[in-house]
Amino acid sequence: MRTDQSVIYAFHHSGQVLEIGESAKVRRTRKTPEERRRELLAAAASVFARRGYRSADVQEIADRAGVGKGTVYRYFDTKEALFRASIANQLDELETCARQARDRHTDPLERLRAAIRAVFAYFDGHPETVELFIQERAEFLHRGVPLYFLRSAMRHEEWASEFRALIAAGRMRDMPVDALMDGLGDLVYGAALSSTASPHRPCLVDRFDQLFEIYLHGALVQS
Amino acid sequence: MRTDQSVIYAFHHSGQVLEIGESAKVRRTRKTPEERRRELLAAAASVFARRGYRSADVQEIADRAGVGKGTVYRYFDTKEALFRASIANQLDELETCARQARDRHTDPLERLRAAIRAVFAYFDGHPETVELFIQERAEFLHRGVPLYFLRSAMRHEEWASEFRALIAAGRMRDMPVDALMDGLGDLVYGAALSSTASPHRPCLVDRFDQLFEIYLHGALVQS
Amino acid sequence: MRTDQSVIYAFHHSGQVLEIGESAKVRRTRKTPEERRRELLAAAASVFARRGYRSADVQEIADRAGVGKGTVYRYFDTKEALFRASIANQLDELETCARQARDRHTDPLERLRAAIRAVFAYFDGHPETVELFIQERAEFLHRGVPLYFLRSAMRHEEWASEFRALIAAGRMRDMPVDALMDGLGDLVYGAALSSTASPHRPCLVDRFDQLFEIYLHGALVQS
Amino acid sequence: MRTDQSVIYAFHHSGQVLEIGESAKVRRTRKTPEERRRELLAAAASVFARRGYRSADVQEIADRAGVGKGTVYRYFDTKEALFRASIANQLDELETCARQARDRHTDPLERLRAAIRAVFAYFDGHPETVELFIQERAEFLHRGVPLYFLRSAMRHEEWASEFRALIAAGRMRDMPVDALMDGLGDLVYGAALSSTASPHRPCLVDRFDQLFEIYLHGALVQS
DNA sequence: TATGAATGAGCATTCATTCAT
DNA sequence: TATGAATGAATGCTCATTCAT
Repeated sequence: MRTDQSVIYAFHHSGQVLEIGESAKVRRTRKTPEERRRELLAAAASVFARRGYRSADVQEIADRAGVGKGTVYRYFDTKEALFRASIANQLDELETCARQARDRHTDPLERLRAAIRAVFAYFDGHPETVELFIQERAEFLHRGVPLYFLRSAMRHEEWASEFRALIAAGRMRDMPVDALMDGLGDLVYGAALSSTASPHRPCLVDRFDQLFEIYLHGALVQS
Repeated sequence: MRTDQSVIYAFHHSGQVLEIGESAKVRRTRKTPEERRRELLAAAASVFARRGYRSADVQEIADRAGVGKGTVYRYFDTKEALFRASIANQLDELETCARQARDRHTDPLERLRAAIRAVFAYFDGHPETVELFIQERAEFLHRGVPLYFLRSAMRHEEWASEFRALIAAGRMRDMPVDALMDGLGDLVYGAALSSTASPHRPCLVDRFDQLFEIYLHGALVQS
Repeated sequence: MRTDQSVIYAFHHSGQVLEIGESAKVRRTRKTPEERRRELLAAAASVFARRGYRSADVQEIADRAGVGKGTVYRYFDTKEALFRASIANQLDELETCARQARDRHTDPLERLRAAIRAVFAYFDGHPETVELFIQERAEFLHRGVPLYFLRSAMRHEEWASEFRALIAAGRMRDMPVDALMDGLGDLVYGAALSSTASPHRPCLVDRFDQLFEIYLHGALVQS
Repeated sequence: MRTDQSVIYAFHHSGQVLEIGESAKVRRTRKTPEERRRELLAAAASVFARRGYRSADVQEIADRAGVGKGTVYRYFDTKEALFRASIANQLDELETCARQARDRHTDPLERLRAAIRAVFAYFDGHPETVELFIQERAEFLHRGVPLYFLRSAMRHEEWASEFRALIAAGRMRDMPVDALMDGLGDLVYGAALSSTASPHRPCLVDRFDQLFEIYLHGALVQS
């Protein structure tokens, strides 16, 4: 019987000004599909991150996006599709962010450092993104490779060439590129997932220098 | 009225031989609480890992353990309690395993290497354990620090002394112990969680040498 | 999969005519909230009265109201809320009925007589109302004063003035008003509850004259 | 997993003294079946009254009686049979109590007054008896006439003769005996059931004189 | 197109009853 | 005989999805 909540959300949604005396109902809004889609994805990311995929209520997402429940299903076939689109959206942003940071540099090692640092900063600024990755990993393993890993694979060549350049320049050790990349990938993934798990851990960027330092030079004293 | 499945499980439970034409109802069995508990935890771990915490049906756990659903609730107050007990059980095993491997060595670095290697081997042999950790991370964050991280914190001192010994011996770099430990922890956690995510990745022990090598000596050519 | 019953209820819902061979699935109907609410309360009263509060299955109420189970929960938060709303609804009707009968008279004694008679008649015509009162008394005592008695207390002043008028007129004995009212209340309550308990007892209105006569003039010969 | 409670109840049950060092387990007791039966009925009455028939847990009854659950079923076939036996037991006591009070008098009116007064006093002293009657009325109507009413009918002749004597003596009005008896019966039943419903009502014996006075002489001023 | 009322499969938990010990 | 571990039918409630308006 949730009929009364529309009032509460009326101002949440879209900052519409209601005329005096007008019933407290959101004016039928006409927005471009793209705009709607973006709002839905944002609402979904927030709710999925906060509640977890299973507990997230599509109704809450609809409320938060300021649309009816039916509209959600007009844009996304299922809750799962909405979730995946959310993830994909976050991954787009994350990749863009990393690439922009990288491309501000020319030195291969600085390119790598800048990219990883940007990823850490992104995670710090968007903790819900991390939650989304965990949720995907937890819920959708049996339905195929999670997008996080799929995208990782798609980026492989793009980054592998960076590593190869470093090896060719004699700066990085001559190990299999995959080993070097996966090692860094695991470190980043592990750091991200554990960052939000313990409440007292410092933010990721603050740990970045030490982590990257270990990755580059190791934990042991150089012999 | 789930009577049809009893045939399937008739041999699961207790090796009782049913005569032909006899009603396929499995005889009620009595076991020691410890045995029952162990069987329930094993069944729970398997089902939780396969379906995920939310999708796991207590009935399926009961079936798999060869007991009625009520018996599950006789041993564990709620589904959540059963899940947590499963996790705790796996963590016990994992820690025992790591300690045993460690204590076969005296050299601090070998102790560390052996422990991490044992953890990797354990994860390879018990992929459902990894799933359980992810499920816990995904579902129970809002209800307090997951047991995986809680236990990590409890083990902290035990392992910190190992790291301190390595630093004191001039073998490990003089960085904050937490940085060294967390770096390794993140690497292990990340490797474990991603190991079951991509189907084509080699098993963890096969990657161990390279990963640990990177952790110890870094990715860069020593300058 | 309760599909078999839909045939039975197909005509209940909305008079839709199903073609021969057509799937017996009843079309989804939309009604005004008031109408739905009324239908649900009627169905609930009937089922609660027949089965008792605890044994009543919300599914059966939904079936009888020609809606899905979820719709029941759309209108009432819990089974208990539905039950209480049922009771309140019946009490509303009962009170209206008694007041209307009372207000057709001016003489205070006739007003009282007419009201009680109307209550008896209502109970005869709505035996499920009596059951509801008993169920409430039996199940909800520990959760506060049952609505039946709460409403009784709320009506107190309204009726106390009638009794005071009778005493002031020298017609009713100068006893504490509460004693007179509670005596009548107990008689009515006892008569109602026992009326449906023994199958061979005459209906309440048929007993009314004698009961009210005893209440007014007593069982003894006047001295 | 209620294994630990036996300690708590060990002293409840039977005041057994546990030897020092002896495991805190109730010594296997050997009691006469009659004794057991009585204890079970007492425990049942208490629990049924407190929780209501449906919510009452047979386990709690067993605990309170200091026996295993299985033993309850050794004495009574079903929960319902136990409940009925409880009721019957209470009715026996109540009837005995009323008869004893009655038989201390010879004057028919005093006999009646004493009996009803004794019933009121019994209800005041045994509020759980009243609850039991309500529970029976609420739960078992559809399975036949409740014992309360059945016993009432069985006592009919015994009391009808008292009323007839009063009429023959010209003291009671020449109305159908059933009307006089049922009127009193309804008054008593109604008073009993409502007595425990409103927390602020005085006890029944305190109301007895006024109620019986109304029954005998009516609410109106004698004309 | 947008809505939100309606739907019903799904699932955790309880507890009367049984039965192996 | 006495026990309490084991059982599984029963049921309130949720929420993704549909569809009448």
